[in-house]
Parts: sequence; C-alpha cells; structure tokens
Amino acid sequence: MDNKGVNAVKKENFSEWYTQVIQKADLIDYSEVSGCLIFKPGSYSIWENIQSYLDGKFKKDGVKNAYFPLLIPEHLFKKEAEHVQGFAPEVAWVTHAGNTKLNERLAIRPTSETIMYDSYAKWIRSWKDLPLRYNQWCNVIRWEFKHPVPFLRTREFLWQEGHSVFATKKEADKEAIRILNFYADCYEKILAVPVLKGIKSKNEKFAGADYSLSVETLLPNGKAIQGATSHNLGQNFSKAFGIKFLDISEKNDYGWQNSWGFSTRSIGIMIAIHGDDKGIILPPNVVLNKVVVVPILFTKDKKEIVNVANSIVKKLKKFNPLLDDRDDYSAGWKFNEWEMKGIPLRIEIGPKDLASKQVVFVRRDNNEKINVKIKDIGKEVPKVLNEIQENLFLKAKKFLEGSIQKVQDISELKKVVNDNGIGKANWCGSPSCEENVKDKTGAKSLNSEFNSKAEGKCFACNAKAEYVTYFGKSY
RNA sequence: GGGGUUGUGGGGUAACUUGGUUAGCCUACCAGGAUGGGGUCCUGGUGAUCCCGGUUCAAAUCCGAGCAGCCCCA
Repeated sequence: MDNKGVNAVKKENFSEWYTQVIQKADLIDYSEVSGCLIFKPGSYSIWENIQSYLDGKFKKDGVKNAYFPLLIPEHLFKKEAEHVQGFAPEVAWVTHAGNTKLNERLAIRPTSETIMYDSYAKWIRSWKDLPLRYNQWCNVIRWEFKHPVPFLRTREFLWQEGHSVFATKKEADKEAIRILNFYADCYEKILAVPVLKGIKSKNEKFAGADYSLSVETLLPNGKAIQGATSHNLGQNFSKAFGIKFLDISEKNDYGWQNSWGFSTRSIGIMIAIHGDDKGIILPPNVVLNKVVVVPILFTKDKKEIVNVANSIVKKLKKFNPLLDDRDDYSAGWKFNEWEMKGIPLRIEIGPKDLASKQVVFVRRDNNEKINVKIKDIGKEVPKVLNEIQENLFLKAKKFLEGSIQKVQDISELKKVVNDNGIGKANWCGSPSCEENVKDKTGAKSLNSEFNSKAEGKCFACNAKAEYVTYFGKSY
C-alpha cells in the first residue's frame, strides 16, 4: 500500500475515497476469502471501545454475558419457518469432518436465535426463571453475494447479540425500545453519528419478528444505512422452540422474546461520515489514543524538546497519548500520517514554542491551530476534545437533517432520492405499496417515527396513511 | 442470469496493438550520510509478469480453459 496521502476526493468518488482511507489509516487488510477482512489493531481498538460502552450499558440494565456455539445443527436452524426462509440463502454450512461426511449439516451461525432458544427451552420452567436476558459478543457469517464493502457489508462480522425472554409482552416491548436507545446513544455520544430511530416496515423487519426497531442514518454518497436493530419476536420463537413457563397464576404460557444486535458495521458508518480528504477522523470518545504529541526535532535543543514532550505525555496519561519522537521522519511527514489516521488532537512542541513556554494544539476536525501555555495543557486538552466530539456530531447532524425532505407523492420521492437525500412521507405501511415505491423510485422504507401522527392519505397509494416514514436508497 | 473489461514487486503503473531490451518508472521497504515548524535530499540495495495448457527458435505480449477483481444490463 502506498503510504502517501489519500488522493481520492470524498465528494467526487466516495467509494474510491472510502477504500483508500480505511487502508491508509491502517484499519484493515483483505484476506484470501472475499468478504472476510482483517481487523488490524487500529480498528479492533475502536471496536473494543464500542464494546466497553455498550457492555457497560447492558450490564447496568441487568443483562448477563454468555457464549453459545458457532455451529447450529440443521434441524434446530429450521424450527422457525419465517426465520429460516429469511436467512437460508446466505447460510454457510459445515458438511465434512476431514473426509467424512457429517450425518447432519451444521450451519455456521448467521445469528443465534435458534441455538440459544433450544437451550432457553430447557432452562425456563417457572415465571421465577424470568426474565432471562443473555448477550454474547461474537462473530457471525452471512454469505452475501453483493460485492463486499469493508465494515459496511462483509461476510463475516463481529457483533453483540442480546436475547431476552420475558413473562409479559409489556416487558418485552419496553426492553426493545430501551435497547434501541442504548444503540442510538452509542452512535450519537460515542461515534458522533446522528441517527433516525423508528420501526421497520413489514417488508423490512427481521425474519421471524413481530416488529423490528432500528436506528438509521445517511452516508455521504446518498445511501441510507441501518445502524442497529432491536427486534420484538413476540411468541414466534418461543412457540417453535417450546419456551414455556408456569406463570404466577398457575397457567402455562409461552415466553415473550426480544433479540437485538449492534455490529462492526458501525465503524464503517462512522468513518464514512466524519472522514475528509486527508484521511479518517476519529471522534475522541471512540479512540483509545486521543492525542499525539509531536516534538519538532532539530539537531540543537533536541534533548530538551524530547524531555518536555515526555513530560506532556506523562501529564496526559488518561488520554493515552502517543509520542511520535521518531528521528527519521520529518515533522511534516508525521503531521500527515497522524491526520490520515484520524487522531483527534495533535500537540506540537518545537524550539520556538519552548522559548515562549507554550505548545501548539492542532484540531483534526477543523485544522484549527491553538497556542496553549504549557502549564494549561492539563485543563485545555479535555476541553478541546469535548469541542471536537461535539463539532463532529453537529456537523453530521446538519448533514443528515439537511438531506431529509418531506415528499407528497412518488415523483417527489424519486427526485429527493436521486438527489442523494431521504424522503419523509405519510405512508400506509402496506407491503405491496412498498414494493411499488421501490419499483418506481429505487427507494426502500428505512423506518417510521415512533411519535409522529400520520395525516391524510398515503403518499404513494390512496389508502389511509398510518405512519410517518423515511425512504431512501439503501446499502 | 447476460454482456463488457482488467489481472506485472507490498501499493500505483510502463512495455502488449506489431512476440525478441538486463521487464522501465513512481512509491514502499533495507543500509549509510546530510537534513529537520506541513509528505526533505543524496548514494547504494531488496522485491514482480494470476493459475493451467497451447502456438513458436522465442510469450508479460498471441490462442484456449480456469480463477479473481471491476463496470454495465436484467
């Protein structure tokens, strides 16, 4: 890989730009298997930060972590009819051990409902066993046939999947929205990516769910993308898998279930939204090394500059600063490299600074240079990092909100979508109407707002409008 | 599903039309030296024709099949 700068322009050729920045920022590498990529430390550490945020939220909410096997026997996988139909085309199967053919094929999990619920059925007997709420951090494989895009569409990806069983529908409904809010917070507060929260249409919901909630956002190329989902499974799986319990009034009932997931796709979304022509931009809240200290080394004063740089690094320990004291690269080289890699804040210290007891802060988000007295560094760094986090979010929010337009009919939607925007419409919600909209505009429904009341008739057919729905071209 | 197009060191490319050079260049990497506030310079070095088969005295180049990527259409 050419180690020099990004030479694609984000606005002009998004795909080329995206491919370049993720490689030049040293986030991933390709493997021999199409769609299966290598998370290098740069991207894996981002994932670890996302994990630690969400994991904390889940545990505080009472969810416990567990781990279920990778391989799912075919008979289990097939138990819930709609589910198997939805996933079958992209399931990879293990058929042999060495040269011996297995008696039963084993699915490599595309998601773990089926294998987990087989066990849940054994573990749940009484209302006292509920709620049962387990989460696992793992990898899954979905054998996509569209061409892979790193992070955004890969055959293997990392995620967490939470699977809950409740005694009542009400509790399940409440959890579904509570989890969705965790996901929205993770996007907005950690990744600085604004999202649209809502409910998926019948066509777009998870295979086997009663309904699916999602967060959605828009990429700079005009493609909408689903950020994470929280599904209410009703009693569909509990009936298929026999998850039954005796309730407090001594009646038998099936459990009410949810499943919810957040994947490494989020990393791609964040990069696509914040990056610029110099490289990626990492929001301070998601990156381990929030600061890089670059001493400007001349032959004279070298020792003293390095000493001061070291003392700054020591003082900023809680921001995990990097110290770039490599002697065989020029200062300009280093500036470009750290910008490519998206470190939010660079602190430069050279002889001129030393003379005036100051350093230079350079913000990655807007390139602003700020002189800061050495004694003030400790209190200025968190302040500037907060500003960067906020600025990235507001910029992205402005873009998202500016891309959404109300549409009154199909031709207006077509125009908005061709213009790389998202259309917002009063909609009836029927699957056949959605098919028709997709045929005529290329747009699918993203989700429908929770609290908006639809007015009048459906924008696309003459039925009564039931939802206020976002439509867009999607990934 | 149909059509087009491309595979050359780690990355980007030239040579292919008209078969014959020591497979050229940029970058990266390694060694040494000089530099040093926005991708610094000099010297030397490492490293490549996707796989299989065919044509030919001779194949990166032509032909066939395969594999892989990209684009367009359904």
